[in-house]
Amino acid sequence: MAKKKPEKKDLYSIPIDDFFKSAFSVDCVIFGYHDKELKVLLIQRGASPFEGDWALPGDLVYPHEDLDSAADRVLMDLTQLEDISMRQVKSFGKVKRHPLGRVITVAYFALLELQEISPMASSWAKDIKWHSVKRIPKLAFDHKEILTECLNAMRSLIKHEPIWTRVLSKKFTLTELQELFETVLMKKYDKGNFRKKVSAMKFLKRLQESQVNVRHRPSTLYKFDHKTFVQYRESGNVVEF
Amino acid sequence: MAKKKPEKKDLYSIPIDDFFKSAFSVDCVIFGYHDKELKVLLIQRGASPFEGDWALPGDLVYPHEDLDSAADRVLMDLTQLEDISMRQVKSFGKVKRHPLGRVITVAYFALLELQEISPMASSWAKDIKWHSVKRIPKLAFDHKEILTECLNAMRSLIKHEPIWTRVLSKKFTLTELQELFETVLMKKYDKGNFRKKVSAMKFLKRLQESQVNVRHRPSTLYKFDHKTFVQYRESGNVVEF
DNA sequence: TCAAAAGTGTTATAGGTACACCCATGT
DNA sequence: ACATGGGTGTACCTATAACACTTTTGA
Repeated sequence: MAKKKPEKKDLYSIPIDDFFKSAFSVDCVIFGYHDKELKVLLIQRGASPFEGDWALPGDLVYPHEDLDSAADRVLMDLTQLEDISMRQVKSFGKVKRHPLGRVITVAYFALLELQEISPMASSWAKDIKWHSVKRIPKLAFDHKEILTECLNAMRSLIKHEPIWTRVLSKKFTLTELQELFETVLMKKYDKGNFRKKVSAMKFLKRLQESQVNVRHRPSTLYKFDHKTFVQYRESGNVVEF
Repeated sequence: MAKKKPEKKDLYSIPIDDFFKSAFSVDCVIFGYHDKELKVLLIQRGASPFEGDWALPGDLVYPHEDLDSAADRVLMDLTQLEDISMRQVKSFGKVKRHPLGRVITVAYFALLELQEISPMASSWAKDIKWHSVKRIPKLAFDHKEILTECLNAMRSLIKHEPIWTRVLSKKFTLTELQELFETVLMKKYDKGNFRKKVSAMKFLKRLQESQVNVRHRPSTLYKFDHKTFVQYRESGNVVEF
């Protein structure tokens, strides 16, 4: 409940005392997919508050750093991946969400191929681990809520935007693609219908190559063509998986 | 580009100097609909920076105020409407977006019936006016970008969420509903098909009343039933206009 | 009886769902 | 030859789009 508002002030006349305890941070929900499993990267806090608890990786935004850059930096520190942009989801700004002061946080997510994380990337954390989204431990702060919202946002977005291209190898089979969507969206697709729909997407290029050394009929490989994708949408097509 | 990051620090050990010039604000995109016109409420700034320019109404978030409450407060100050929640869209945090210091802003929108705004509600603004979304003047800060993003977000949301219920009278005709969607989404609906689709939405209750004193066949009135709407969706139905 | 907008019905097409069946490979 | 997953085809059903037509009111 806001109390009766004080006189309006311009930014430069606001008493600094009112804000000196406030800051903004980014929190990153880094999803990793591999072999029909969706995981999320969590750190175990090495310092107060919530020492020992699991939490989303995040950091304060530095004074001369863009908001989006801060999220990308956190991702970089953890994964060494330089060329990925995190997606902003929403901001969380309850007064009491951080016990040590006023911190508004902006939540971001990315979806990656699951891989080993170099442990030294986080000297400020006791531990860092992939956790299945089906078994999330108790989290520090309001990070459970943040994770839930980011998971929902990612699930909505993946149907329409190619945020999944990082997850599969450059060349992939349609079954791998189907399994990815089945895992992330927690639903089953009919094989024939999925293939029919996906074949109509011009930006999924069928290659001349096939799998080798599999003990069943080898599957044709496909790749995602970004240029065609852009054209496809500029022509007014909507993508929906 | 973030420079090489300094040693990680916990919140309480961060030098206050680094942050004393930073603050967070909310900016509100208040859409008003009336008679096939979509407008947005803008203020003319009465103080530096950008004095004289048009801008989105907004304010800094007070230290003991939730983020969402701040947006609702700004709306309240301008419109006297107490029972409306603004919808968060996204945050804007480029380093240079505010000339007087580091200010990260969180954008919100609401969609209302267009009405007269009491002018004294904004002593800090020279002027306050509804502007057609088709004729937006040059705006201060990055408010043009914020407005565009909020307009897109509102257009996406209105197809699936009943954010339009405030816009029409409690009792409305299907033609009024159709015109609202045609205006906001800038597209035409076929009358017959629109009515067929909308009649399948159980939460739109047909009343026994009709229009009176119209020089054509009087239209049946409908109302939106929130309780039925909730049930409708809990049963797994998706709403799409 | 006319204008204006409400309201209904008909048909064609596209897209989705369910399901059956054949194909190519390694063992 | 058979197990395993790849790959294709068909029949049905539902949602949408385009369009024509009838109805009810005030003037």
